[in-house]
Amino acid sequence: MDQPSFVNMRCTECPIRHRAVCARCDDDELSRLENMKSYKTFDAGEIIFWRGQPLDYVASLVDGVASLSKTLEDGRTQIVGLMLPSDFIGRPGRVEVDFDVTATTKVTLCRFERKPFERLVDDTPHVAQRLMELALDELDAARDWMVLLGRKTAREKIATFINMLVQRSLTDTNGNTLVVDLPMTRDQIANYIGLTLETVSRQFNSLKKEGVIGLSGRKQIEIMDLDALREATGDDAILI
Amino acid sequence: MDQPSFVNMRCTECPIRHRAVCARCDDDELSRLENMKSYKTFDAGEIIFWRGQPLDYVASLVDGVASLSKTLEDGRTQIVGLMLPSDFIGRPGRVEVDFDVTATTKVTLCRFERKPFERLVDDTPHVAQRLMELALDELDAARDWMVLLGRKTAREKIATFINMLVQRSLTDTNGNTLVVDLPMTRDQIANYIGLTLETVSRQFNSLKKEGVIGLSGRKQIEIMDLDALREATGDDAILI
DNA sequence: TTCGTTTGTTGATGCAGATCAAGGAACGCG
DNA sequence: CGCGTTCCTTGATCTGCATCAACAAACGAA
Repeated sequence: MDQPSFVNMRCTECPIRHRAVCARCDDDELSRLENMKSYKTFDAGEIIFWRGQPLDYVASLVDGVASLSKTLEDGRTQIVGLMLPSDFIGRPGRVEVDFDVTATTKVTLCRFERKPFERLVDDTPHVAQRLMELALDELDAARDWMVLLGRKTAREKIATFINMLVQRSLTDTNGNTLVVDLPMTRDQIANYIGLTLETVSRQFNSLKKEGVIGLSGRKQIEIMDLDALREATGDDAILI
Repeated sequence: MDQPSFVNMRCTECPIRHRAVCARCDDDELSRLENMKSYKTFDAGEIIFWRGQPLDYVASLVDGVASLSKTLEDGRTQIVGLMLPSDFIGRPGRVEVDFDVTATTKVTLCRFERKPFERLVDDTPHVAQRLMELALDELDAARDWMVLLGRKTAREKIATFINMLVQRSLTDTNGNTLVVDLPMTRDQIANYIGLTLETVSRQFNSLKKEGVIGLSGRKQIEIMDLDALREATGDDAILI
Protein backbone atom coordinates (compact mmCIF):
# COMPACT_ATOMS: atom_id res chain seq x y z
CA MET A 1 0.00 0.00 0.00
CA ASP A 2 2.89 2.36 -0.61
CA GLN A 3 1.89 5.67 -2.05
CA PRO A 4 3.55 5.88 -5.43
CA SER A 5 4.49 9.37 -6.58
CA PHE A 6 1.84 10.77 -8.87
CA VAL A 7 3.36 14.19 -9.35
CA ASN A 8 4.79 13.63 -12.79
CA MET A 9 2.54 10.82 -13.89
CA ARG A 10 1.30 10.83 -17.45
CA CYS A 11 -2.40 10.14 -18.01
CA THR A 12 -1.50 7.09 -20.06
CA GLU A 13 0.10 5.50 -17.00
CA CYS A 14 -2.70 6.44 -14.64
CA PRO A 15 -4.08 3.51 -12.62
CA ILE A 16 -7.67 4.74 -12.98
CA ARG A 17 -7.34 5.62 -16.65
CA HIS A 18 -9.96 3.12 -17.81
CA ARG A 19 -12.67 3.85 -15.25
CA ALA A 20 -12.47 7.57 -14.45
CA VAL A 21 -14.12 10.49 -16.18
CA CYS A 22 -11.40 10.35 -18.84
CA ALA A 23 -12.11 6.71 -19.65
CA ARG A 24 -12.98 7.31 -23.30
CA CYS A 25 -10.71 10.26 -24.03
CA ASP A 26 -8.45 10.12 -27.07
CA ASP A 27 -4.84 11.32 -27.10
CA ASP A 28 -5.78 14.88 -27.99
CA GLU A 29 -8.24 15.17 -25.14
CA LEU A 30 -5.80 13.56 -22.76
CA SER A 31 -3.22 16.18 -23.54
CA ARG A 32 -5.80 18.89 -22.89
CA LEU A 33 -6.39 17.24 -19.54
CA GLU A 34 -2.66 16.97 -18.87
CA ASN A 35 -2.51 20.75 -19.16
CA MET A 36 -5.20 21.51 -16.64
CA LYS A 37 -4.54 18.81 -14.08
CA SER A 38 -2.51 18.82 -10.89
CA TYR A 39 -2.12 16.14 -8.25
CA LYS A 40 -2.71 16.88 -4.61
CA THR A 41 -2.60 14.58 -1.61
CA PHE A 42 -4.43 14.85 1.69
CA ASP A 43 -3.59 13.09 4.94
CA ALA A 44 -6.15 10.86 6.62
CA GLY A 45 -8.58 13.05 8.50
CA GLU A 46 -8.04 16.18 6.44
CA ILE A 47 -11.07 17.96 5.07
CA ILE A 48 -10.92 18.04 1.28
CA PHE A 49 -13.98 20.25 0.73
CA TRP A 50 -16.29 21.94 3.19
CA ARG A 51 -19.98 21.97 2.58
CA GLY A 52 -20.97 25.27 0.99
CA GLN A 53 -17.44 26.20 0.00
CA PRO A 54 -17.21 27.29 -3.66
CA LEU A 55 -15.24 24.74 -5.63
CA ASP A 56 -12.39 26.01 -7.78
CA TYR A 57 -11.56 22.46 -8.71
CA VAL A 58 -13.26 19.25 -9.64
CA ALA A 59 -11.27 16.05 -9.26
CA SER A 60 -10.88 12.37 -9.86
CA LEU A 61 -9.93 10.33 -6.85
CA VAL A 62 -6.76 8.48 -7.83
CA ASP A 63 -5.80 6.73 -4.64
CA GLY A 64 -7.22 6.24 -1.15
CA VAL A 65 -10.72 6.62 0.23
CA ALA A 66 -12.73 9.76 0.94
CA SER A 67 -16.14 10.10 2.49
CA LEU A 68 -19.04 12.46 1.96
CA SER A 69 -20.85 13.30 5.16
CA LYS A 70 -23.80 15.31 6.39
CA THR A 71 -24.43 16.60 9.88
CA LEU A 72 -27.62 17.31 11.82
CA GLU A 73 -28.20 20.24 14.16
CA ASP A 74 -27.10 18.35 17.25
CA GLY A 75 -24.01 16.80 15.72
CA ARG A 76 -25.29 13.42 14.60
CA THR A 77 -23.58 12.59 11.31
CA GLN A 78 -24.29 10.29 8.43
CA ILE A 79 -21.81 9.34 5.74
CA VAL A 80 -23.73 9.64 2.47
CA GLY A 81 -21.12 8.29 0.12
CA LEU A 82 -17.71 6.64 -0.09
CA MET A 83 -15.40 7.84 -2.81
CA LEU A 84 -13.05 5.17 -4.08
CA PRO A 85 -10.40 5.36 -6.81
CA SER A 86 -11.89 6.54 -10.16
CA ASP A 87 -14.82 8.31 -8.49
CA PHE A 88 -15.37 11.93 -9.42
CA ILE A 89 -15.81 14.81 -6.98
CA GLY A 90 -17.69 17.94 -7.99
CA ARG A 91 -19.98 18.46 -10.95
CA PRO A 92 -19.81 20.88 -13.84
CA GLY A 93 -22.43 23.55 -13.36
CA ARG A 94 -22.52 23.05 -9.61
CA VAL A 95 -20.47 25.57 -7.73
CA GLU A 96 -20.52 23.93 -4.33
CA VAL A 97 -21.25 20.64 -2.64
CA ASP A 98 -23.88 20.11 0.04
CA PHE A 99 -21.75 17.83 2.23
CA ASP A 100 -18.28 17.69 3.68
CA VAL A 101 -15.65 15.68 1.83
CA THR A 102 -13.08 14.17 4.17
CA ALA A 103 -10.00 12.07 3.50
CA THR A 104 -10.65 8.75 5.23
CA THR A 105 -7.23 7.37 4.39
CA LYS A 106 -4.39 9.25 2.74
CA VAL A 107 -5.92 10.46 -0.51
CA THR A 108 -4.51 11.55 -3.85
CA LEU A 109 -6.67 13.65 -6.15
CA CYS A 110 -6.16 14.46 -9.78
CA ARG A 111 -7.61 17.96 -9.79
CA PHE A 112 -8.87 19.95 -12.74
CA GLU A 113 -9.49 23.67 -12.64
CA ARG A 114 -13.20 24.15 -12.96
CA LYS A 115 -13.40 26.63 -15.80
CA PRO A 116 -11.21 24.85 -18.35
CA PHE A 117 -12.72 21.53 -17.32
CA GLU A 118 -16.22 22.83 -17.95
CA ARG A 119 -15.12 24.03 -21.38
CA LEU A 120 -13.79 20.55 -22.10
CA VAL A 121 -17.09 19.04 -21.04
CA ASP A 122 -18.98 21.44 -23.27
CA ASP A 123 -17.15 20.45 -26.39
CA THR A 124 -16.52 16.76 -25.82
CA PRO A 125 -19.85 14.97 -25.64
CA HIS A 126 -18.42 11.67 -24.45
CA VAL A 127 -16.89 13.33 -21.38
CA ALA A 128 -20.31 14.75 -20.56
CA GLN A 129 -21.73 11.29 -21.14
CA ARG A 130 -19.16 9.66 -18.88
CA LEU A 131 -19.99 12.17 -16.14
CA MET A 132 -23.64 11.26 -16.54
CA GLU A 133 -22.82 7.57 -16.18
CA LEU A 134 -20.78 8.22 -13.05
CA ALA A 135 -23.63 10.26 -11.57
CA LEU A 136 -26.16 7.53 -12.37
CA ASP A 137 -23.90 4.91 -10.80
CA GLU A 138 -23.76 7.02 -7.65
CA LEU A 139 -27.54 7.35 -7.74
CA ASP A 140 -27.94 3.58 -7.96
CA ALA A 141 -25.54 3.12 -5.07
CA ALA A 142 -27.38 5.73 -3.02
CA ARG A 143 -30.67 3.90 -3.58
CA ASP A 144 -29.23 0.58 -2.52
CA TRP A 145 -27.93 2.33 0.56
CA MET A 146 -31.40 3.67 1.31
CA VAL A 147 -32.66 0.09 1.49
CA LEU A 148 -29.80 -0.77 3.82
CA LEU A 149 -30.42 2.21 6.08
CA GLY A 150 -34.19 1.94 6.13
CA ARG A 151 -34.84 -1.76 6.25
CA LYS A 152 -31.83 -3.89 7.10
CA THR A 153 -30.84 -5.36 10.46
CA ALA A 154 -27.44 -4.68 12.02
CA ARG A 155 -26.16 -8.03 10.85
CA GLU A 156 -27.38 -7.48 7.30
CA LYS A 157 -25.85 -4.02 7.26
CA ILE A 158 -22.42 -5.33 8.22
CA ALA A 159 -22.60 -8.16 5.70
CA THR A 160 -23.68 -5.74 2.97
CA PHE A 161 -20.88 -3.35 3.83
CA ILE A 162 -18.23 -6.06 3.63
CA ASN A 163 -19.73 -7.42 0.45
CA MET A 164 -19.59 -3.95 -1.08
CA LEU A 165 -15.89 -3.74 -0.33
CA VAL A 166 -15.44 -7.12 -2.00
CA GLN A 167 -17.42 -5.98 -5.05
CA ARG A 168 -15.53 -2.75 -5.42
CA SER A 169 -12.50 -4.98 -5.09
CA LEU A 170 -10.65 -3.47 -2.21
CA THR A 171 -9.26 -6.97 -1.95
CA ASP A 172 -6.00 -8.81 -1.96
CA THR A 173 -5.68 -12.52 -2.33
CA ASN A 174 -3.71 -14.12 0.41
CA GLY A 175 -3.15 -17.73 -0.48
CA ASN A 176 -6.62 -18.79 -1.50
CA THR A 177 -8.69 -16.67 0.90
CA LEU A 178 -9.96 -13.24 -0.01
CA VAL A 179 -8.67 -10.44 2.20
CA VAL A 180 -10.48 -7.11 2.43
CA ASP A 181 -8.74 -3.97 3.63
CA LEU A 182 -10.99 -1.91 5.87
CA PRO A 183 -10.39 1.68 4.91
CA MET A 184 -12.05 3.13 8.01
CA THR A 185 -12.47 2.85 11.78
CA ARG A 186 -15.42 1.17 13.52
CA ASP A 187 -16.79 4.60 14.25
CA GLN A 188 -16.71 5.65 10.60
CA ILE A 189 -18.25 2.37 9.51
CA ALA A 190 -21.01 2.95 12.04
CA ASN A 191 -21.62 6.38 10.55
CA TYR A 192 -21.82 4.91 7.11
CA ILE A 193 -24.30 2.16 7.82
CA GLY A 194 -26.42 3.92 10.42
CA LEU A 195 -25.35 2.09 13.57
CA THR A 196 -23.18 2.78 16.62
CA LEU A 197 -19.59 1.67 16.87
CA GLU A 198 -20.40 -0.84 19.60
CA THR A 199 -22.96 -2.58 17.42
CA VAL A 200 -20.51 -2.66 14.53
CA SER A 201 -17.91 -4.30 16.75
CA ARG A 202 -20.38 -6.85 18.08
CA GLN A 203 -21.61 -7.83 14.63
CA PHE A 204 -18.10 -8.17 13.24
CA ASN A 205 -17.23 -10.52 16.09
CA SER A 206 -20.44 -12.45 15.75
CA LEU A 207 -19.75 -13.08 12.03
CA LYS A 208 -16.26 -14.13 13.04
CA LYS A 209 -17.57 -16.55 15.66
CA GLU A 210 -19.76 -18.14 12.98
CA GLY A 211 -16.79 -18.61 10.69
CA VAL A 212 -18.06 -16.30 7.96
CA ILE A 213 -15.15 -13.91 8.25
CA GLY A 214 -11.83 -13.72 10.08
CA LEU A 215 -10.42 -10.60 11.72
CA SER A 216 -6.67 -10.03 11.69
CA GLY A 217 -5.44 -6.72 13.00
CA ARG A 218 -7.77 -3.74 13.01
CA LYS A 219 -7.96 -3.15 9.33
CA GLN A 220 -8.18 -6.52 7.68
CA ILE A 221 -10.99 -8.96 7.15
CA GLU A 222 -10.60 -12.40 5.66
CA ILE A 223 -13.60 -13.73 3.81
CA MET A 224 -13.87 -17.33 4.96
CA ASP A 225 -17.26 -18.08 3.41
CA LEU A 226 -18.38 -15.75 0.64
CA ASP A 227 -21.68 -17.54 0.06
CA ALA A 228 -22.62 -17.22 3.70
CA LEU A 229 -21.65 -13.56 3.60
CA ARG A 230 -23.92 -12.90 0.63
CA GLU A 231 -26.68 -14.89 2.22
CA ALA A 232 -26.34 -12.63 5.25
CA THR A 233 -26.85 -9.42 3.26
CA GLY A 234 -30.58 -10.09 3.00
CA ASP A 235 -30.51 -9.05 -0.67
CA ASP A 236 -32.55 -10.73 -3.29
CA ALA A 237 -30.23 -13.31 -4.85
CA ILE A 238 -30.40 -11.95 -8.37
CA LEU A 239 -29.17 -8.58 -7.16
CA ILE A 240 -25.80 -10.04 -6.24
CA MET B 1 -57.63 17.62 -8.47
CA ASP B 2 -59.61 16.75 -11.58
CA GLN B 3 -57.57 15.02 -14.22
CA PRO B 4 -57.57 17.31 -17.23
CA SER B 5 -57.30 15.58 -20.57
CA PHE B 6 -53.74 15.54 -21.79
CA VAL B 7 -54.28 13.51 -24.92
CA ASN B 8 -54.14 16.37 -27.36
CA MET B 9 -52.15 18.82 -25.32
CA ARG B 10 -49.49 20.85 -27.07
CA CYS B 11 -46.10 21.09 -25.37
CA THR B 12 -46.51 24.84 -25.12
CA GLU B 13 -49.51 24.37 -22.85
CA CYS B 14 -47.90 21.69 -20.71
CA PRO B 15 -48.05 22.38 -16.98
CA ILE B 16 -44.52 21.07 -16.42
CA ARG B 17 -43.07 22.78 -19.48
CA HIS B 18 -40.66 24.95 -17.48
CA ARG B 19 -39.25 22.31 -15.14
CA ALA B 20 -39.17 19.06 -17.08
CA VAL B 21 -36.48 17.65 -19.32
CA CYS B 22 -37.74 19.91 -22.12
CA ALA B 23 -37.36 23.07 -20.02
CA ARG B 24 -34.92 24.77 -22.35
CA CYS B 25 -36.10 23.39 -25.67
CA ASP B 26 -36.78 25.81 -28.51
CA ASP B 27 -39.77 25.53 -30.86
CA ASP B 28 -37.94 23.25 -33.27
CA GLU B 29 -36.96 20.82 -30.58
CA LEU B 30 -40.44 20.93 -29.10
CA SER B 31 -41.95 19.90 -32.39
CA ARG B 32 -39.49 17.00 -32.57
CA LEU B 33 -40.70 16.03 -29.13
CA GLU B 34 -44.35 16.43 -30.16
CA ASN B 35 -43.73 13.81 -32.80
CA MET B 36 -42.33 11.18 -30.51
CA LYS B 37 -44.48 11.69 -27.45
CA SER B 38 -47.66 10.02 -26.29
CA TYR B 39 -49.61 10.42 -23.07
CA LYS B 40 -50.53 7.46 -20.96
CA THR B 41 -52.31 7.29 -17.63
CA PHE B 42 -52.10 4.68 -14.90
CA ASP B 43 -54.53 4.10 -12.06
CA ALA B 44 -53.39 4.27 -8.47
CA GLY B 45 -51.67 1.01 -7.62
CA GLU B 46 -50.76 0.06 -11.16
CA ILE B 47 -47.18 -0.94 -11.85
CA ILE B 48 -45.65 1.43 -14.39
CA PHE B 49 -42.35 -0.39 -14.82
CA TRP B 50 -41.08 -3.62 -13.33
CA ARG B 51 -37.55 -3.90 -12.15
CA GLY B 52 -35.45 -5.53 -14.85
CA GLN B 53 -37.99 -4.98 -17.59
CA PRO B 54 -36.40 -3.46 -20.72
CA LEU B 55 -37.71 0.05 -21.20
CA ASP B 56 -39.09 0.94 -24.61
CA TYR B 57 -40.00 4.36 -23.30
CA VAL B 58 -38.63 7.07 -21.11
CA ALA B 59 -41.10 9.56 -19.70
CA SER B 60 -41.78 12.79 -17.90
CA LEU B 61 -44.28 12.56 -15.09
CA VAL B 62 -46.94 15.13 -15.91
CA ASP B 63 -49.47 14.60 -13.17
CA GLY B 64 -49.81 12.51 -10.03
CA VAL B 65 -47.25 10.73 -7.86
CA ALA B 66 -45.28 7.57 -8.55
CA SER B 67 -42.87 5.74 -6.30
CA LEU B 68 -39.68 3.80 -6.88
CA SER B 69 -39.32 0.82 -4.60
CA LYS B 70 -36.91 -1.97 -3.83
CA THR B 71 -37.64 -5.27 -2.14
CA LEU B 72 -35.52 -7.58 0.01
CA GLU B 73 -35.51 -11.36 -0.10
CA ASP B 74 -38.13 -11.73 2.58
CA GLY B 75 -40.48 -9.07 1.27
CA ARG B 76 -39.43 -6.03 3.27
CA THR B 77 -39.68 -3.04 0.95
CA GLN B 78 -38.19 0.42 0.89
CA ILE B 79 -39.39 3.27 -1.27
CA VAL B 80 -36.21 4.81 -2.72
CA GLY B 81 -37.73 7.76 -4.50
CA LEU B 82 -40.92 9.71 -5.05
CA MET B 83 -41.59 10.93 -8.55
CA LEU B 84 -43.57 14.15 -8.70
CA PRO B 85 -44.69 16.21 -11.70
CA SER B 86 -41.74 17.19 -13.94
CA ASP B 87 -39.56 14.29 -12.74
CA PHE B 88 -38.07 12.07 -15.39
CA ILE B 89 -38.25 8.27 -15.49
CA GLY B 90 -35.63 6.25 -17.30
CA ARG B 91 -32.23 7.33 -18.54
CA PRO B 92 -30.72 7.37 -21.99
CA GLY B 93 -28.17 4.61 -22.25
CA ARG B 94 -29.79 2.59 -19.49
CA VAL B 95 -32.02 -0.13 -20.80
CA GLU B 96 -33.74 -1.06 -17.57
CA VAL B 97 -34.38 0.24 -14.08
CA ASP B 98 -33.30 -1.54 -10.92
CA PHE B 99 -36.51 -0.87 -8.98
CA ASP B 100 -40.25 -1.08 -9.45
CA VAL B 101 -42.09 2.06 -10.49
CA THR B 102 -45.64 2.15 -9.14
CA ALA B 103 -48.42 4.69 -9.56
CA THR B 104 -49.15 5.96 -6.07
CA THR B 105 -52.03 8.12 -7.21
CA LYS B 106 -53.53 8.24 -10.67
CA VAL B 107 -50.55 9.14 -12.87
CA THR B 108 -50.15 10.67 -16.30
CA LEU B 109 -46.90 10.19 -18.17
CA CYS B 110 -45.64 11.97 -21.23
CA ARG B 111 -43.77 9.08 -22.82
CA PHE B 112 -41.04 9.25 -25.45
CA GLU B 113 -39.91 6.27 -27.48
CA ARG B 114 -36.41 5.49 -26.38
CA LYS B 115 -34.58 5.40 -29.68
CA PRO B 116 -35.70 8.74 -31.11
CA PHE B 117 -35.36 10.33 -27.69
CA GLU B 118 -31.77 9.13 -27.42
CA ARG B 119 -31.06 10.59 -30.83
CA LEU B 120 -32.51 13.90 -29.64
CA VAL B 121 -30.28 13.79 -26.58
CA ASP B 122 -27.25 13.08 -28.72
CA ASP B 123 -27.67 16.11 -30.88
CA THR B 124 -29.09 18.65 -28.44
CA PRO B 125 -26.52 19.30 -25.71
CA HIS B 126 -28.86 21.29 -23.49
CA VAL B 127 -31.27 18.35 -23.26
CA ALA B 128 -28.37 16.18 -22.13
CA GLN B 129 -27.44 18.92 -19.70
CA ARG B 130 -30.97 19.15 -18.34
CA LEU B 131 -31.01 15.38 -17.83
CA MET B 132 -27.77 15.70 -15.91
CA GLU B 133 -29.28 18.39 -13.69
CA LEU B 134 -32.32 16.26 -13.01
CA ALA B 135 -30.10 13.30 -12.10
CA LEU B 136 -27.99 15.42 -9.76
CA ASP B 137 -31.10 16.79 -8.10
CA GLU B 138 -32.23 13.22 -7.50
CA LEU B 139 -28.81 12.39 -6.11
CA ASP B 140 -29.01 15.31 -3.67
CA ALA B 141 -32.46 14.22 -2.59
CA ALA B 142 -31.28 10.63 -2.15
CA ARG B 143 -28.44 11.79 0.11
CA ASP B 144 -30.73 13.87 2.27
CA TRP B 145 -32.92 10.81 2.53
CA MET B 146 -29.94 8.73 3.66
CA VAL B 147 -29.50 11.09 6.60
CA LEU B 148 -33.17 10.74 7.40
CA LEU B 149 -33.12 6.95 7.21
CA GLY B 150 -29.85 6.48 9.05
CA ARG B 151 -29.92 9.06 11.77
CA LYS B 152 -33.32 10.64 12.37
CA THR B 153 -35.91 9.77 15.01
CA ALA B 154 -39.48 8.86 14.09
CA ARG B 155 -40.65 12.37 14.93
CA GLU B 156 -37.92 14.00 12.85
CA LYS B 157 -38.69 11.69 9.96
CA ILE B 158 -42.36 12.65 9.92
CA ALA B 159 -41.55 16.36 10.19
CA THR B 160 -39.01 16.08 7.37
CA PHE B 161 -41.47 14.23 5.19
CA ILE B 162 -44.18 16.85 5.65
CA ASN B 163 -41.67 19.64 5.13
CA MET B 164 -40.56 18.03 1.88
CA LEU B 165 -44.14 18.03 0.62
CA VAL B 166 -44.36 21.72 1.52
CA GLN B 167 -41.09 22.45 -0.30
CA ARG B 168 -42.08 20.57 -3.42
CA SER B 169 -45.28 22.56 -3.08
CA LEU B 170 -47.92 19.92 -3.02
CA THR B 171 -49.82 22.64 -1.22
CA ASP B 172 -53.03 24.59 -1.45
CA THR B 173 -53.75 27.66 0.55
CA ASN B 174 -56.94 27.49 2.47
CA GLY B 175 -57.62 30.86 4.01
CA ASN B 176 -54.27 31.71 5.52
CA THR B 177 -53.14 28.24 6.57
CA LEU B 178 -51.07 26.02 4.34
CA VAL B 179 -52.71 22.72 3.40
CA VAL B 180 -50.67 19.77 2.19
CA ASP B 181 -52.22 16.95 0.20
CA LEU B 182 -50.88 13.58 1.29
CA PRO B 183 -50.39 11.57 -1.88
CA MET B 184 -50.07 8.24 -0.10
CA THR B 185 -51.36 6.00 2.66
CA ARG B 186 -49.77 5.64 6.12
CA ASP B 187 -48.33 2.35 4.99
CA GLN B 188 -46.66 3.89 1.96
CA ILE B 189 -45.36 6.78 4.01
CA ALA B 190 -43.92 4.25 6.45
CA ASN B 191 -42.16 2.50 3.58
CA TYR B 192 -40.72 5.76 2.41
CA ILE B 193 -39.30 6.95 5.70
CA GLY B 194 -38.27 3.60 7.15
CA LEU B 195 -40.91 3.16 9.86
CA THR B 196 -44.03 1.11 10.43
CA LEU B 197 -47.50 2.41 9.73
CA GLU B 198 -48.37 2.41 13.43
CA THR B 199 -45.45 4.65 14.27
CA VAL B 200 -46.37 6.98 11.41
CA SER B 201 -49.90 7.25 12.75
CA ARG B 202 -48.72 7.89 16.30
CA GLN B 203 -46.28 10.60 15.25
CA PHE B 204 -48.85 12.37 13.08
CA ASN B 205 -51.24 12.47 16.01
CA SER B 206 -48.56 13.58 18.40
CA LEU B 207 -47.64 16.53 16.14
CA LYS B 208 -51.34 17.30 15.95
CA LYS B 209 -51.70 17.23 19.73
CA GLU B 210 -48.87 19.74 19.98
CA GLY B 211 -50.57 22.09 17.54
CA VAL B 212 -47.87 21.84 14.87
CA ILE B 213 -50.19 20.36 12.28
CA GLY B 214 -53.89 19.63 11.87
CA LEU B 215 -55.35 16.51 10.33
CA SER B 216 -58.57 16.74 8.33
CA GLY B 217 -59.67 13.61 6.55
CA ARG B 218 -57.09 11.01 5.63
CA LYS B 219 -55.26 12.84 2.97
CA GLN B 220 -54.90 16.39 4.17
CA ILE B 221 -52.58 18.08 6.61
CA GLU B 222 -52.84 21.69 7.68
CA ILE B 223 -49.57 23.31 8.65
CA MET B 224 -50.43 25.26 11.81
CA ASP B 225 -46.88 26.21 12.77
CA LEU B 226 -44.30 26.00 9.99
CA ASP B 227 -41.42 27.15 12.19
CA ALA B 228 -42.12 24.44 14.73
CA LEU B 229 -42.34 21.91 11.90
CA ARG B 230 -38.94 22.89 10.57
CA GLU B 231 -37.50 22.90 14.05
CA ALA B 232 -38.77 19.34 14.40
CA THR B 233 -36.93 18.10 11.30
CA GLY B 234 -33.61 18.12 13.18
CA ASP B 235 -31.91 19.67 10.16
CA ASP B 236 -29.23 22.25 10.45
CA ALA B 237 -31.04 25.58 10.09
CA ILE B 238 -29.18 26.76 7.01
CA LEU B 239 -30.19 23.62 5.16
CA ILE B 240 -33.80 24.70 5.18
C1' DT C 1 -78.68 3.81 2.70
C1' DT C 2 -76.20 -0.33 4.08
C1' DC C 3 -72.61 -3.40 3.94
C1' DG C 4 -67.92 -4.83 3.03
C1' DT C 5 -63.36 -3.45 2.37
C1' DT C 6 -59.67 -0.66 3.02
C1' DT C 7 -57.22 2.45 5.90
C1' DG C 8 -56.21 4.46 10.30
C1' DT C 9 -56.01 4.64 15.45
C1' DT C 10 -54.82 3.11 19.88
C1' DG C 11 -53.10 -0.01 23.48
C1' DA C 12 -50.01 -3.77 25.36
C1' DT C 13 -45.81 -6.08 25.00
C1' DG C 14 -41.15 -7.33 23.35
C1' DC C 15 -36.73 -6.75 21.51
C1' DA C 16 -32.85 -4.91 18.60
C1' DG C 17 -29.83 -1.79 19.01
C1' DA C 18 -28.61 2.57 21.65
C1' DT C 19 -26.42 4.19 25.59
C1' DC C 20 -23.48 4.00 29.56
C1' DA C 21 -19.34 2.14 31.45
C1' DA C 22 -14.88 -0.01 31.96
C1' DG C 23 -11.04 -2.16 30.54
C1' DG C 24 -7.83 -4.06 26.86
C1' DA C 25 -5.24 -4.20 22.48
C1' DA C 26 -2.86 -1.87 18.83
C1' DC C 27 -0.29 1.79 17.28
C1' DG C 28 2.75 6.00 16.98
C1' DC C 29 6.24 8.58 19.08
C1' DG C 30 9.91 9.93 22.16
C1' DC D 1 11.51 -0.05 24.57
C1' DG D 2 8.06 2.17 27.30
C1' DC D 3 4.43 5.38 27.39
C1' DG D 4 0.38 7.88 25.85
C1' DT D 5 -3.23 7.97 22.72
C1' DT D 6 -6.40 6.11 19.84
C1' DC D 7 -9.22 2.44 18.68
C1' DC D 8 -11.69 -1.71 19.83
C1' DT D 9 -14.14 -5.04 22.70
C1' DT D 10 -17.26 -6.61 26.04
C1' DG D 11 -20.81 -6.26 29.60
C1' DA D 12 -25.04 -4.14 31.81
C1' DT D 13 -28.93 -1.53 31.25
C1' DC D 14 -32.30 1.28 28.91
C1' DT D 15 -35.55 2.79 25.37
C1' DG D 16 -37.64 3.84 20.87
C1' DC D 17 -39.78 1.64 17.75
C1' DA D 18 -41.52 -2.88 16.01
C1' DT D 19 -44.79 -6.24 16.64
C1' DC D 20 -49.14 -8.14 17.93
C1' DA D 21 -53.91 -7.25 18.54
C1' DA D 22 -58.41 -5.20 18.43
C1' DC D 23 -61.37 -1.93 16.96
C1' DA D 24 -62.93 2.45 14.60
C1' DA D 25 -63.47 5.49 10.85
C1' DA D 26 -63.65 6.42 6.01
C1' DC D 27 -64.79 5.16 1.59
C1' DG D 28 -66.91 2.82 -2.45
C1' DA D 29 -70.02 -0.20 -4.53
C1' DA D 30 -74.61 -2.00 -4.99
